[in-house]
Amino acid sequence: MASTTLNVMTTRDHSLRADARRNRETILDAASELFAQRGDSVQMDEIAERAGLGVGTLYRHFTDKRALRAAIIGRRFEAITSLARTAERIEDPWAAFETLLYRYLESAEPDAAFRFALLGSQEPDWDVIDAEKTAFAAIAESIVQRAVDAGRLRSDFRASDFVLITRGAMANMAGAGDWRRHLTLQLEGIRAPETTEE
Amino acid sequence: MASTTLNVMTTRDHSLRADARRNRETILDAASELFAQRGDSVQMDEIAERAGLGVGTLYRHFTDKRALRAAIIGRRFEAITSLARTAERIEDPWAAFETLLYRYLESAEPDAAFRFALLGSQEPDWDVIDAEKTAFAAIAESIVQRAVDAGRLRSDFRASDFVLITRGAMANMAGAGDWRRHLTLQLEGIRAPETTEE
DNA sequence: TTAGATTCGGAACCGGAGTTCAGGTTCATT
DNA sequence: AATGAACCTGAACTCCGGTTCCGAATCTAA
Repeated sequence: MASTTLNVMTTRDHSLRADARRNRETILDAASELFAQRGDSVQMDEIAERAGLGVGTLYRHFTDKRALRAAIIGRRFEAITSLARTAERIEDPWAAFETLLYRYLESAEPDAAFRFALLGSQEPDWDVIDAEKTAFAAIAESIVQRAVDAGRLRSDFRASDFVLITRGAMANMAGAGDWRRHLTLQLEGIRAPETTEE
Repeated sequence: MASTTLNVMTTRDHSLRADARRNRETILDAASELFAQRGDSVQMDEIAERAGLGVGTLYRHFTDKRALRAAIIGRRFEAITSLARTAERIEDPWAAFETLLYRYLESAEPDAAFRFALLGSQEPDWDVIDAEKTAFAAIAESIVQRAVDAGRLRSDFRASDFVLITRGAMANMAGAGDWRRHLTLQLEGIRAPETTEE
């Protein structure tokens, strides 16, 4: 029946009309910024306005508010995964670990939506995110393991502890909390004994 | 003009009709339980039902949903302050500190509303709470100071660090997070050097 | 250039949750 | 026991924000 175009509908592909593809990006950008600043409390209308589009258009590209948020958080996760890959390439095990930790937290700092998603106040579309999350977890796991094997992290340090530390720091990003200070304290409790260095 | 009763209206006083006073408590109890379980997402109707009263009655006793929540969180704060006073009486500085930490977190664990209030996702009526909060802070401050002076806490430990630790642990109370493990790790990073004990 | 499909716009719609209010009911005083 | 004030009830109201929907605008293929 379809004699002309017969392209597959990859979720975010190129089979969109030029303007549609452009608008999709615009929406994503606008939403990213707003969600980052104020978390889930932003309204669809605001996003539309900021993007210079009508609300209807948002719904043409994303079925839901949830879907939109999920798309954005997924995006952030991709960034974080790639960041983890970079950290993985650092030779020194401790440096790799510390870098991962800082880069991870630094990218979470300006993104309220992302933080809320991880701190679990709300439950986004985990399904959509779980994939990315798993990818990240694998890399983090390997970096952690390397630091443990090298005797830089206390031997009983598990990957799940990375989450504990991380969530702890993020909880101190709002308001007056000084998460860097907090992280410093935590690192002290995590390092392997023996080596007493600054 | 008023020949009969001329009693002052102390906020939560005894100038209420017997049933009213009773109902007020019922409401507070019902709300406490529900807010604790599900945070701010509980609805006024639910609270009313659980209390076996009409919604209107809730509004007779509390102007707002916020006011109701604030009253409850305030209550929890009172409990915590008294708990702190108890910890203060412990002679050993470190034991006092550790006890404060554990008792504090243990009482936060089952109370989602309280945790959310402290983690700042939402802003309750701080005014109402600030008072209690300050009282608690004073006591905590003294306990911390004592532990530092006794050389059990790292010398640069400030009272604000108590908040960091505390918020960190609370962030790991939801879902699968193991806050006790997290606290253990944190304590390791907080203890004064020297003493290398298990 | 034109047709037709795709996309956009944004007022209207809708459901949910907090809040009100016009009676009925209960308590406390005389 | 009676009276009036204090209190309670819950259906109805209001507001708010996500979602829908269809005519208008835009793009692309022929």
